[in-house]
Amino acid sequence: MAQDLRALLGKLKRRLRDQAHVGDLTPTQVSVLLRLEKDGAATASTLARAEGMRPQSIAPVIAALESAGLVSGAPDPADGRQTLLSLTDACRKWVDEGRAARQDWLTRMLQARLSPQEQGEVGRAVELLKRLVDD
Amino acid sequence: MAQDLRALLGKLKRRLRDQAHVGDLTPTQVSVLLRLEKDGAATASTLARAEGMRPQSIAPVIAALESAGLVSGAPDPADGRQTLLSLTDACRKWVDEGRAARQDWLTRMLQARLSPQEQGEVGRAVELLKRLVDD
DNA sequence: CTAATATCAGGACAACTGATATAT
DNA sequence: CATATATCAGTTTTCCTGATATTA
Repeated sequence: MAQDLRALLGKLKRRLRDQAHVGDLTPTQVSVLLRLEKDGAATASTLARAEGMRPQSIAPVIAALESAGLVSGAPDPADGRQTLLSLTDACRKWVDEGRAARQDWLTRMLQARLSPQEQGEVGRAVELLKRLVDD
Repeated sequence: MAQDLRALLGKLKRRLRDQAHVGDLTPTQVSVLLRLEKDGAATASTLARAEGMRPQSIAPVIAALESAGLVSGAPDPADGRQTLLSLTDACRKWVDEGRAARQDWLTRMLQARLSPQEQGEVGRAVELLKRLVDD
């Protein structure tokens, strides 16, 4: 089963890249947005640690989200080294209106090809697997 | 939920790369092995189509599996352009003995961190998602 | 001749490691 | 001075596109 999951992983990743069109976000970008929404503002280094990445690796991710107008950074008044990142109002509005979801290939596929009950099963499995990667 | 799945995908991919040690296989390599085991011998082009990749992209994957002694290629007697790939006896033995599974980080994590019932749920979700990527 | 297979060469991307500047 | 943050530069991996030789 682990092998099936591995195989699925590779194919899913390729499909996501192939089907991606402008406006779609990479898995890492989505993960960062979800974390900012859940935990509030954070610095680049904090986000990198939470994602299991190096600070140097998350910089381009942040840059992409900033240029898309989804997050914005402001210097931390208490610590001049840090830049506090937070979701923009435009991003919250974008998510609330569901436009983010409608533009997403994966979301469309999940809704079109799986019954609501099956979607629930996948959702539970995602929660279980999150426990593994979050250590 | 699609966003959660996307986020999980990125993190799982990073974890797999970080935890990989010699002997572990990449997701694509595993996928190719599974397909050869299920459908029997095939050519590189056939495998590439099945995986949703270009023939040029699968060549290094095959080369890695060949140098690991897991698959072997023989010229197709009926069509001089093709090379028929099949699992080696060593590979079948390796899988049968469970050594493949024991060396795999993901397998160990699934067994250690999820109950048998939870493993079943994940397995079912994998089957559902396979329908999406296989089109 | 056209189509399919394989392969060579170069490129894009997302992560990595190492080194450096700056602020605490 | 020691630590933490951010960033610059170069490397690796895995896939891609384009072009070419060979065989059916």
